[in-house]
Amino acid sequence: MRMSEGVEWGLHCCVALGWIGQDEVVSTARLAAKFGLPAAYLNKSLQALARAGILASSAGPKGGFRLARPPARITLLEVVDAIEGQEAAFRCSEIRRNGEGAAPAAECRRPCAIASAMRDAEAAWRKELSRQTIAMIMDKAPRTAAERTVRWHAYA
Amino acid sequence: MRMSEGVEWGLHCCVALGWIGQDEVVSTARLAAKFGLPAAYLNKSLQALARAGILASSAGPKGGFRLARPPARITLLEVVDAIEGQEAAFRCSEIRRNGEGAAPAAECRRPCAIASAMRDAEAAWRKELSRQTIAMIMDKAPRTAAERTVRWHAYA
DNA sequence: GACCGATTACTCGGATATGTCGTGTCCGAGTTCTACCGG
DNA sequence: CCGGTAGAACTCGGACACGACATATCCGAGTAATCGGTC
Repeated sequence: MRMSEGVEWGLHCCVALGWIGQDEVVSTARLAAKFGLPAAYLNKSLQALARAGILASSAGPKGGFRLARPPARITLLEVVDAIEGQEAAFRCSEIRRNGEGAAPAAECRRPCAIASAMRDAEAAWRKELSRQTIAMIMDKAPRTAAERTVRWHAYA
Repeated sequence: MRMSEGVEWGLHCCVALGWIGQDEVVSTARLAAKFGLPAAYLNKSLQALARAGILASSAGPKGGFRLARPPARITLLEVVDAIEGQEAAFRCSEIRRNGEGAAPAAECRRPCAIASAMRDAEAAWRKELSRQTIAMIMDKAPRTAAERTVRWHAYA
């Protein structure tokens, strides 16, 4: 079970955009340069965030991305779902209905106990992610990191 | 983020082995037939469970797998870790240290706030998984399923 | 000097190759059961 | 009839192909700033 690297990139970009300010616009190329990432691929993740309504995009010269909402209103769960997709990590393929030991249909009215347990665990994970917002990350990070990011943007 | 299908297979096999009894031995081929799975590949997952000390394997005719411990002492987390591997889904690649906006080493003494948040979420997931045991799943499942499994094993 | 228009350069956005890991399959080492042979 | 032994069949275990998804890249459509020309 491996999470896409784009999630880490997307989160760092959201935090940086939060520090820079919701009204300022930063291009993919510039964000990629800041973190030493491949620009064309980072663009893919930022697109996903834009589609999810987390980022707002503008084209043309002086175009780029900005936060579509205040950082306090963006949860980590939203970012993860936007990039990873919303489907659960554990997918019950209902093998209890297959093979020699196949369960009769009546027995399968109730969801599989295994699937329920796995779903509960993922729910706990998602709940924890939904408690944390981009704003909280901005607060927890060192003040120097925020200041450096703002300076870096000003020297564009 | 997608979990290996082997996790579902391994969990179902553990529950079935729990119902059948810790002293009874069932071969990979038979378990595969019960769930309609490819035997050779299922064997791979069962091997992983054996390496982790969850299952005990025996070779030769009348050989196969059995639970190495009472079902109440096997958590879902152990099964998931045995098959999926223990490394976290989110892996921080420390991109804050790269590119134009690279953070100085002193600033990186503390772990990345993003990585911490993601780690906390995964911890909640793992904690929830460690609360559930194979025995609990056995209890939650329909009694008819347990009985059918026992009968199926007896008619070997 | 101010306004308008064409041009240009830069942006996002999606369609296109490549690498890695999960999926699936195969064959070999080891062990136990069985059948046969000898006592 | 009983014990020992050789054989055979069945098991796990790990090494070997295939396919799907994440990774990485490229090019095109669109837009806004800019430069030049005209009023």
